[in-house]
Amino acid sequence: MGRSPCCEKAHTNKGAWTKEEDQRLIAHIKAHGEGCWRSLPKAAGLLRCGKSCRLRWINYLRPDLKRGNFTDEEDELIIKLHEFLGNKWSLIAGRLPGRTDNEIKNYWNTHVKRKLLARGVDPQTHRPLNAGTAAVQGIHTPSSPAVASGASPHQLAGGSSCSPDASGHSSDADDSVSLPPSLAGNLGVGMIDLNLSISPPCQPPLSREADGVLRTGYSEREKICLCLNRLGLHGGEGCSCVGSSSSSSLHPASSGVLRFLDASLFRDPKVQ
DNA sequence: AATTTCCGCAACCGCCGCCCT
DNA sequence: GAGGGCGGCGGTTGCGGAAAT
Repeated sequence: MGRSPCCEKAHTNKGAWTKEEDQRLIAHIKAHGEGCWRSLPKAAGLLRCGKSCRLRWINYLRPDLKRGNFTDEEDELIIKLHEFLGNKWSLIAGRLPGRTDNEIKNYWNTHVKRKLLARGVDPQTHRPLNAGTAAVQGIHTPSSPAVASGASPHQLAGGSSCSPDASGHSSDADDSVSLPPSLAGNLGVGMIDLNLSISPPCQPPLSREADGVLRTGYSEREKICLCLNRLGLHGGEGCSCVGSSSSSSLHPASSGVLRFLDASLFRDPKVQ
């Protein structure tokens, strides 16, 4: 019954890797490249499961890995990406060069979760923990931009001044996009109205600055630029805010950010 | 100084989806 | 179209070191 094990467990080592095993694995991959993980252990003279070799290489031995602490920038990027992608660690890792899914997953569970809880934000839903108040009102202050404060995409869309009507629904059907069910499920919402167009179809908010003067427009941190650069993607495509917009590969039914989210965020980043 | 508890990280496990036959 | 093989992913576990008692 069931699937046969990926390798003969009786004859494989488990647990921490030794230096010698690492060297063998590195030498083999340098000579033959990645791939064929199932046959690699035998070819490399390792008493390890192929999966174990793959994991060791990807998470620890790869030469392009970035070691050391996560920067604040990476922190925020992870939070934003998690807000939209949920626990899709591999997708998130694809946007953070030199970081692995395992590393990000661990970092999330040990640091970011705590950080968000300290901010009063539910790390799973990205909604304020006392969701009955701030979430409904829609947090929108220069010192705590909606995304950073943990507002969900739903709040971003419906709670902002961008909503053309009181219900928060856009009258333009093209701007309303359903997330894939799995993603929507992760975010704890159903239909999400992500009216996050970059070219603003709406008035920027009126806000009082620290000096007490009322100004219109978005502060630097409030610009919810989900373009490639902010999300750690490469190529600069599909973002009007950088002047170059090549959206040929993007979903025709969506616009602005949503085009980008649809076409790029849910595409395997490793496939360029 | 010894012991216990906590924390972070590497590694494992099982499931899923893609691809090939 | 069905079934099997394989790679990849996400959740979980367990070990080792740090901090607390």
